[in-house]
Amino acid sequence: MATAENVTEPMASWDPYTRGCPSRDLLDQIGSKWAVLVLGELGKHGACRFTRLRQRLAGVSEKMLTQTLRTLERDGLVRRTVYPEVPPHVEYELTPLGQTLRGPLRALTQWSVEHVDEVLAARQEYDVRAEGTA
Amino acid sequence: MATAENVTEPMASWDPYTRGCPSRDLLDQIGSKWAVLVLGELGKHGACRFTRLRQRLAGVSEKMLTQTLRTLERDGLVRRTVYPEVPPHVEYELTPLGQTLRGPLRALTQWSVEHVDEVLAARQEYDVRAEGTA
DNA sequence: GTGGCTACTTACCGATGGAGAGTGACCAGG
DNA sequence: CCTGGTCACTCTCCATCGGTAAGTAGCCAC
Repeated sequence: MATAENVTEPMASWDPYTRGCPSRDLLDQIGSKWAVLVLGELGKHGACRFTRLRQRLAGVSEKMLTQTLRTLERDGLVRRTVYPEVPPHVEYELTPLGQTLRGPLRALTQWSVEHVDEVLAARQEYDVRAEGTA
Repeated sequence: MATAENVTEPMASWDPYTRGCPSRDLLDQIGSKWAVLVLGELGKHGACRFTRLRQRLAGVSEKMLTQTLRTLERDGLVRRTVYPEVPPHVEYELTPLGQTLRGPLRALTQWSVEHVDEVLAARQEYDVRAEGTA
């Protein structure tokens, strides 16, 4: 259940349905397109360098990958390790906290893969009906 | 460009790590801030009217709520029922397909609530270190 | 001394999201 | 008869966000 190591007693309960609640913010972050994919990739294959990650997430811009990784690092979900070499060498991997997100994220990713066909069908049907209405 | 309309052929397996894959798109949609909250709310409390939904999701703009609901309806996750009355009366509820998303989404929402404190702490630590570096 | 490697950073620009006012249909009150 | 209120939008304006592409830094091979 709850972690036994809370430094201080947290608020009775955070609620993402409340305006301005940090949990809503966090939910938004971890659910964002690139964050889901980065975390998924690091979860599946372990530590990874910047360029490799960029290749695996076909289509990310360098800017967004950097930005996503920074946010994830700041949130304590990803650890960034710099090896002072030339050319630069940086590795990213999940922290223990990041590991705890693997389950929920995998469930979401799997859902989207498994139900894509149904959704695509629903869209077609919707669009056909919309055309008829228009 | 390639036509995206003959998607009836179910690919061997969709992969969100592939550029332009519909599953990546879908993952993005269902993970978006307002979609998560709308689906969560409809999952918890059942059918709901527009205005009520707007109150529960403290902070949504009407525009975004409308847009989110339309997308969800088009994707076959939410059913929209209009009662031809005055003043207008519209109800939204999860479809069976939408119901299958409850689990994954609840897991994600719960994670964010349960780990907000750790993340907040990590952010503080990161910011302190960053200040020292700067 | 030019190019290449790696991991960024910066500048620019179109797309997206939020705030807030307007719309249409109808009815109750004055 | 005219105003105000209800509900579910819809439209407009502006700020922020995401994508594209070019630039940066340090060192090495050619």
